[in-house]
Amino acid sequence: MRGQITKRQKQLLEVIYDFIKNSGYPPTFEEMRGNLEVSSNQSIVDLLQKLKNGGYIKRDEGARSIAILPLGYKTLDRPPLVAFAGVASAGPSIEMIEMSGEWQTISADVAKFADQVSLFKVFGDSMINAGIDDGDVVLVKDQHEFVSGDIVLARLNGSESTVKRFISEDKPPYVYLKPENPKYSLIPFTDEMQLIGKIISLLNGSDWRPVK
Amino acid sequence: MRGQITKRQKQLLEVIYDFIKNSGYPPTFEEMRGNLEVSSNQSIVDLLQKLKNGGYIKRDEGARSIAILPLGYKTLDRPPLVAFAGVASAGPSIEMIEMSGEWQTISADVAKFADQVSLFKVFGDSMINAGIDDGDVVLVKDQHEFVSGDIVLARLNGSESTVKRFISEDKPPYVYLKPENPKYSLIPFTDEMQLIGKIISLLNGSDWRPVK
DNA sequence: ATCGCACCCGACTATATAGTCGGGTATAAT
DNA sequence: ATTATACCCGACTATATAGTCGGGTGCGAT
Repeated sequence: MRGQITKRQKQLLEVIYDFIKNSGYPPTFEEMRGNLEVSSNQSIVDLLQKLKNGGYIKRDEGARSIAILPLGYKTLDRPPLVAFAGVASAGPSIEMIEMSGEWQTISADVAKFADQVSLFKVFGDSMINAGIDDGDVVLVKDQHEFVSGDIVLARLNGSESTVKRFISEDKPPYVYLKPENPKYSLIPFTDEMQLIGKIISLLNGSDWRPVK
Repeated sequence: MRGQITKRQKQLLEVIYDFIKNSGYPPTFEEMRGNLEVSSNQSIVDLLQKLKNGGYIKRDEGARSIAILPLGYKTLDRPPLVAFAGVASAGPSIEMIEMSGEWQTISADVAKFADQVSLFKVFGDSMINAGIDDGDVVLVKDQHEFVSGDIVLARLNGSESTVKRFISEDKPPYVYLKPENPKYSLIPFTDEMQLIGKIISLLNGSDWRPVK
């Protein structure tokens, strides 16, 4: 049998996982102690050692250098992907290679996504000319940077959000959100507004398709 | 103008981003100093302060408590998604709400994916009965846990990988990979093999569809 | 000219943080 | 009965790490 893990070890693994998810960085011993309701560092040391031996986490020297490995059943270093795109085999088995030029052509704008993605359901008809209909579900990738023309999920204020095309240009109104339906008007970008992510794919009924 | 960021600040942001991506946890001052080729902590303190003010990162008390915020143009806390699924509006603008029962029905197996996803191209016909054809592109979600029946991207050894159905059952051979084509035979799971992720979606030509 | 700003230096300090030490308990297997 | 294993305690130590202090440089704006 593989993947032996006790209840307590699993609890700690979940605590670490949740902590990283919420805060963006790993917990300290103290925080782990608090969550597991133990008072001794030794408990954490023991459990971490087991998790490491089991291949669930990796640890380096220094404070908070815990990372959860991307597997549970059996662990490994990340496979040698190129920009998170690679080649896998559904035949008897073929070696992994770098992505080809052809591949990049197929879906250059989806090939590079990584990190966080989320699904959202869209209501309304303001993006109908971009192929996004009322009730469609979109795949949103959290991003750091946007370019003019991206279709984005934007937050208008604390409680409202919307899907629109993001435009940034040299003439007024410079930066704004543009509906893809002549019925609606532009929304100038204000300090209250925030871009959440880029829409990279679309689920209509049960069909997925890329979004331009 | 918004999103003011100097060259040096951007360099540091990239250093932090890369470090987290590679190691899974944030860098120390020392590591940042090394990457920026400066010798003084003050430089890092200054730059971090600017990045924080600009909304590019968040910082908490304690060692290595840096996290990159999921935006570049203007920053915000993560929107209040429920299990990374929510509701956005493409109409004039509607408030966000929790996901509905109907939504869960639509795509329960895709709704919960988060974290790392990658695209792979599949060669061969061993999964043809599961609807995965030669040349298809699959969306792979890195996972911690797998259940019997999942279609997975598995690594067979250091250089070979494959897409198969993962089976774990009470009778021999207990744990194995199962091709979805009678032409091919089962692959018993060995210590050398590792599960990388679960196939959650499929791009055939330009159509996306979920994978069962 | 001199002010502010972005950025940097080198030595120092405070403390957060991981880890050690020497134990203990409970349970299950041999 | 004895051993092994998982888990735990409380006090202690070593040091990694962030941050301070008191400066300095170069550059563009007023």
